[in-house]
Amino acid sequence: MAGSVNKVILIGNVGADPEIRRTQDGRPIANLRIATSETWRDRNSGERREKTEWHTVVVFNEGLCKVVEQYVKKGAKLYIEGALQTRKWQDQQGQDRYSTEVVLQGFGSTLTMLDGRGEGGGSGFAGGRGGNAGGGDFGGGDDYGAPSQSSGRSSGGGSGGNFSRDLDDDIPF
Amino acid sequence: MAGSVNKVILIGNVGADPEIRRTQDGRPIANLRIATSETWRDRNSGERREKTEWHTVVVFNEGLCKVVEQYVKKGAKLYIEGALQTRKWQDQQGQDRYSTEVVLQGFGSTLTMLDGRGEGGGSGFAGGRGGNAGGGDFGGGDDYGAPSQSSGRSSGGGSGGNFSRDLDDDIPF
Amino acid sequence: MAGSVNKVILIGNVGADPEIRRTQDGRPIANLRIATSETWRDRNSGERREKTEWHTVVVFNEGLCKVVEQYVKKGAKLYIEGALQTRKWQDQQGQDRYSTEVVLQGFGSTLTMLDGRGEGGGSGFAGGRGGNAGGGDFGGGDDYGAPSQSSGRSSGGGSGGNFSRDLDDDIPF
Amino acid sequence: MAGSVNKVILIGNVGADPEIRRTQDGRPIANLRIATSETWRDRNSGERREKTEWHTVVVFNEGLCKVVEQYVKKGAKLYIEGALQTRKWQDQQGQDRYSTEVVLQGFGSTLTMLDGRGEGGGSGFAGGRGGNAGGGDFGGGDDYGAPSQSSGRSSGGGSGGNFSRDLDDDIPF
DNA sequence: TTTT
DNA sequence: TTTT
Repeated sequence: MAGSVNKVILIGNVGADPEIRRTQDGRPIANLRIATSETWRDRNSGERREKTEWHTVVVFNEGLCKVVEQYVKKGAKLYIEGALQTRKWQDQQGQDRYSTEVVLQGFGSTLTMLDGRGEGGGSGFAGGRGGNAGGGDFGGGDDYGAPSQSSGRSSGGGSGGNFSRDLDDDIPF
Repeated sequence: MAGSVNKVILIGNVGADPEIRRTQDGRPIANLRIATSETWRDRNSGERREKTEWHTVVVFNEGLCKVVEQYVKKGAKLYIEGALQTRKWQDQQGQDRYSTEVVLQGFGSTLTMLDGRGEGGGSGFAGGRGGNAGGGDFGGGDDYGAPSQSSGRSSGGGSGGNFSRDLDDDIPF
Repeated sequence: MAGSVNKVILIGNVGADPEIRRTQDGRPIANLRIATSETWRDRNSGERREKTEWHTVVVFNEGLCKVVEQYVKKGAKLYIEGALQTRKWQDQQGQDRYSTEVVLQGFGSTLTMLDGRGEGGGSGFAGGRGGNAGGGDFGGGDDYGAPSQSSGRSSGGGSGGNFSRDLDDDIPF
Repeated sequence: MAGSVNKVILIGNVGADPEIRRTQDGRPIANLRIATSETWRDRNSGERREKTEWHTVVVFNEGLCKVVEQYVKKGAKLYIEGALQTRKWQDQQGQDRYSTEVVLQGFGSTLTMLDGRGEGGGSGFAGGRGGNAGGGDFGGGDDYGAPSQSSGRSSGGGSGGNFSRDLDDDIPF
């Protein structure tokens, strides 16, 4: 379809340390659970109420996965920009099931750390590193030829190569 | 949680005429299916490929539901701004199931029609109405005290009252 | 024009304590300077470089102005959602000048505090208040009939009334 | 600064055929004027009013410039995702002047055509092409080592190379 | 399961 | 200067 946009923007806290899996050919995939919440005042009781929403975020990009693996911990506050994707799978009874996830893969995907706590003890380092994830404005790309799973969400441009290189040679930034 | 953001931005086409249901107390709820798609060139074959993603959009706001009911038809191109929400339900076997939807309810939710073709043959009418939905920058609000279902996604501000009034007295704008 | 969108999303730090002015009829207007920055690696030298961009943010909404006045201090990290607006004015030579600002006024405008450090030394207070600004998902509205200056950026819906009330009676939340 | 975001999202119409300039070393730069507008109902008179905002959009990316040059005409409806940038310059009196523009350059910049009218006669071609600009989710990159002017808004990742290649060999898509 |  |  011409001219479509599929964008999710989240700012929230990571509910648990990320899980990193690997595909058969060795590419990493990171899974995050991120909580957003909103508060409002009940019109009847006048009480303040809160509702938390949990989001599953899947990072297919290799460079970003490294960032997640090394710096994102339970409790971290993140800015996430990705796309909505619904995946179909079969449960044990063979029934179709669907899961909707926020996917960071193609062009325009971003992950930025918003708190400067990091793993190093408030050195400002974690903040600096967030600066790299965000300031580097990382763009995920699919550099492989035969995408599996949801990797169809590719994009013509964007490589992330530089970012990966950065990660290799100058972490921690 | 302090300082969280939960925002979905979609531009896509409506896959079927919207369904409008009503709650027991008479408030309307509109359901839309919106398709976004992306194209890319396969790195191996060099072929252009396309993948379509379908999104379920639920409109809880009364004013916006009227807009949807009257003007949104199959094929319409929409700009949608809402929030991600995952709803839990039980299937016939009593198993927990989850559905993730883009909800237009609280503050910041928007629906704008992007094509001026409408259903009436380029009358400018559909476009004009899009102008109102967009230009009016409609904000959904929950004006009831005992929200049911997912209406917990309320917000302190936003009324939409003006918009509703507009709809009542001067459609088609 | 039908179906237009004018949206600015910023996450950055406040460069100085906000200025609060008042219109002749007493409504507050807050001015903020917000810095965003990005870093990248120079392709030639391999050096890491950084560029900071400064944004002028103008808050016309009364409730949000109170939030700014009371809680936003130099150094605060904010999430801002507003609209671009270019204002024309005359300099001392009578020449036309233009200033482009990020305006928080109408529907969809948001200001959320992203750091929980606040002005009091990790009291959690600033964070809590951010939770209200964000969680309450405040929507600015123009409740006056004869808008001056850039107040043309009104909107049919959105009142902010509740938010103001909240501010009045239960600060600090 | 760590963890900042600078994002502008516009949907509007192009006010005039784009201007394409070239830098000394031959890279193209496209300038667009885009109008957004909003309508609202005056609270006193009850009249419907409209205000149009004009935005200057500067495209530094070579691939996107080609898209603009070939397909974007006066009146086209575009989706734009870029960053705010304020440029300093001297007027004829030597006074400092500032211009704020929406820049499409680095990672995350996008331009998508939202109408299928194009220059080819409503063949669906323009729509198809929008699909490529959008679906290809073009990401601008700075492939040169010594950025001049505002090219400091670079980014580590993103090349746009594929997109350019696509443009070269298979326009009109 | 986060955060405030 | 666009668009409705």
